[in-house]
Amino acid sequence: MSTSGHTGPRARTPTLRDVARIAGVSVPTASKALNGRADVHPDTRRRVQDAAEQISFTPNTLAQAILAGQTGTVGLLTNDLDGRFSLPILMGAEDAFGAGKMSVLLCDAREDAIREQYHLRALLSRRVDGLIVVGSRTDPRTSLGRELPVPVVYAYAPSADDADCSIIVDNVSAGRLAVEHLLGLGRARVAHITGDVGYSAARDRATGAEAALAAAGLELVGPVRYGSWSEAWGRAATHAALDQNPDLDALVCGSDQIARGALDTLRDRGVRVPEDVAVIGFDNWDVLTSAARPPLTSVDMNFELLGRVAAQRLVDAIGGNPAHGVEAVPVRVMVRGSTVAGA
Amino acid sequence: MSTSGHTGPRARTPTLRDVARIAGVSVPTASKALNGRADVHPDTRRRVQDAAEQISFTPNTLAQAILAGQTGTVGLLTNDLDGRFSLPILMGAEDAFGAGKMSVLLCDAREDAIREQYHLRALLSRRVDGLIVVGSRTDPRTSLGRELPVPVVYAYAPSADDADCSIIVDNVSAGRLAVEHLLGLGRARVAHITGDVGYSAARDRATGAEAALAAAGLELVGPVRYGSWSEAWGRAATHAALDQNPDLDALVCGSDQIARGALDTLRDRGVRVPEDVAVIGFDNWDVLTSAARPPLTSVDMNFELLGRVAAQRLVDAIGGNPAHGVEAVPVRVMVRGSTVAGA
DNA sequence: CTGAAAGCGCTTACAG
DNA sequence: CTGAAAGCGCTTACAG
Repeated sequence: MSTSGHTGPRARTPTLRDVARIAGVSVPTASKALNGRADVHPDTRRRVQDAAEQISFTPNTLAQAILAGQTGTVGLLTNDLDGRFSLPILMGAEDAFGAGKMSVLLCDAREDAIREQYHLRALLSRRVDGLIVVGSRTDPRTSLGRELPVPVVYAYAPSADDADCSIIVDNVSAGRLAVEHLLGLGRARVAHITGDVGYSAARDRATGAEAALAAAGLELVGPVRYGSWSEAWGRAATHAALDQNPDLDALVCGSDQIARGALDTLRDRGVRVPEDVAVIGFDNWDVLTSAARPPLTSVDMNFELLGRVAAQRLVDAIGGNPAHGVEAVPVRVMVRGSTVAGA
Repeated sequence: MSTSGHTGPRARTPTLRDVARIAGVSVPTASKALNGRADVHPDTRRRVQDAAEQISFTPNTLAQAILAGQTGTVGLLTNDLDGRFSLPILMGAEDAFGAGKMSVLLCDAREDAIREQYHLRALLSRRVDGLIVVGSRTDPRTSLGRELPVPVVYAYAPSADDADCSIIVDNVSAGRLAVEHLLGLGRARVAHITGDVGYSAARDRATGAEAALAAAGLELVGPVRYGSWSEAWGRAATHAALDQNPDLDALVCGSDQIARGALDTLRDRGVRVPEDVAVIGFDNWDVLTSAARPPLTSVDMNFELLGRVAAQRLVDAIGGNPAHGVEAVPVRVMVRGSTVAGA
């Protein structure tokens, strides 16, 4: 299937020396002319620029980087590229870096510590100016260590070492905001079904929800129903919650998937949403929220902002102003028809 | 919030000269020792290795790259990072490259030609050895041109220039396989509802479906119902299809989202799946297929394989064996309960 | 087996 | 204003 190239052997990439030769100047002069240094005669500069243009000269960033001691490259070490969380964080970071002319080297370690070390070495030997490490869970992860030659920012999964800089989503406050939204709508009999109790995201959201209720002198209706992050669990748990507490008027679901399952069960049982029961999810995952019947109110965890903040903190650290400790990014409730009719 | 670093000013990254000094040899000898060249005394090699270990020396890939004329870096230029398709392609490519010690520079152009040119220049000045361009639609896109200094492989969206190398999914054959699966189950009255007619993916799948029916002496029941790639359209179009052809026994849905909508409408109308009507989708998007009631049979477009193949073709091209023209990656039907009871 | 010399592509003082 | 000299970190012939 492969044939020989249609343009023959690839031409050598033009170098600054080529530009200088064509313009009839020395290499240093060509360098200064192209880099906008002051001490160059306007005519000379023009000639050099023309020559560069003519042969499509692109400066070799690697050579520049060796001299500058900075590569303008950062490493993005993710552990769950496939998952729901890494991607928007990565987009936010790519966006923030791109604007600042930083390039992003992407590696996916897939939750494998060996692979992570391998990628870490590859990134360091490529002399990245810094590193963002994206975890797939909100539970703390082991630090990459304090001896790294470049600054590191941990995103989503915080580092277990407080001396490191970590940017996380605030799940406690997410749980609180969800309940406050419901209370503001006059709901008072709130049940909570959520995912795997092994995830701090599940426990933290429950903590926030209970705190908001307590502040209003209320309690959850029924126990926190931990299970799995799936629609199937959302359906099953909703049946159980309704059987035990037929008078509940609001359901806080630990994820949009669980909420989709809840909506289906409510529909199957003829319970009106939001008139009889209001439903709210977490993550604001578009493909799930907008297609739901009715469209699903959800707490947006602001992953893209998280990515942008992480990128900004890394740029600050590279610039000599490192931050330490954990910083939480704010979340917000996206109101739709599952809590407010017609919204 | 930022405080001064806890380890003081960052130490200079150790260089080969440091290793040589500690080992008491010249820089060239240190280089040969570390690179496994033959003409080095075993004792010398050991001393150099120990020295390198001692100061955690990591060779500067940039300097090596300048000499080698190869950076071991490839650019991945995507246009729809957020979307359904780019990510698995990117994962497949990252996987294939990672194994071959290639690093991946990621850029997201977001369907903006200006931004694409900007990123292209940045990648070229970083001297990537090659480029994969990932589109967000299966429709052909304009070529980046034949004059690029490095090989390019187009993934998902093929280049409009046949001299370029493009790797695509085979939508016609996907449509055919979907219908053949249904015919094999004894269905004969197949309707088709799908997404935006402006997408070649929608038209190609319809073409394949009709071809498979024609080969069996059959025709689609009702017109191809083009609309949008959403659950809402899936619900609406299914109502329309059932109203017009109450005797249909199978529904080919242009995407998993459309299929989810179809399943909901069938359920609402009391039509049994798969007993009365079998339903099949496209994309095999896990979050949608496994949670469906019943779980959704879907054509897997093999995006990860597509990414791996694209990476392989790029490596071949970098190695001097470029391929030209369009190569399609095979697809496969993932059978679940929506076509085969209990599957 | 070892190291002085030359060089990759570039930039930064420093003479003229 | 311009260019010869020195150098970044590394490697590859080439003498010894």
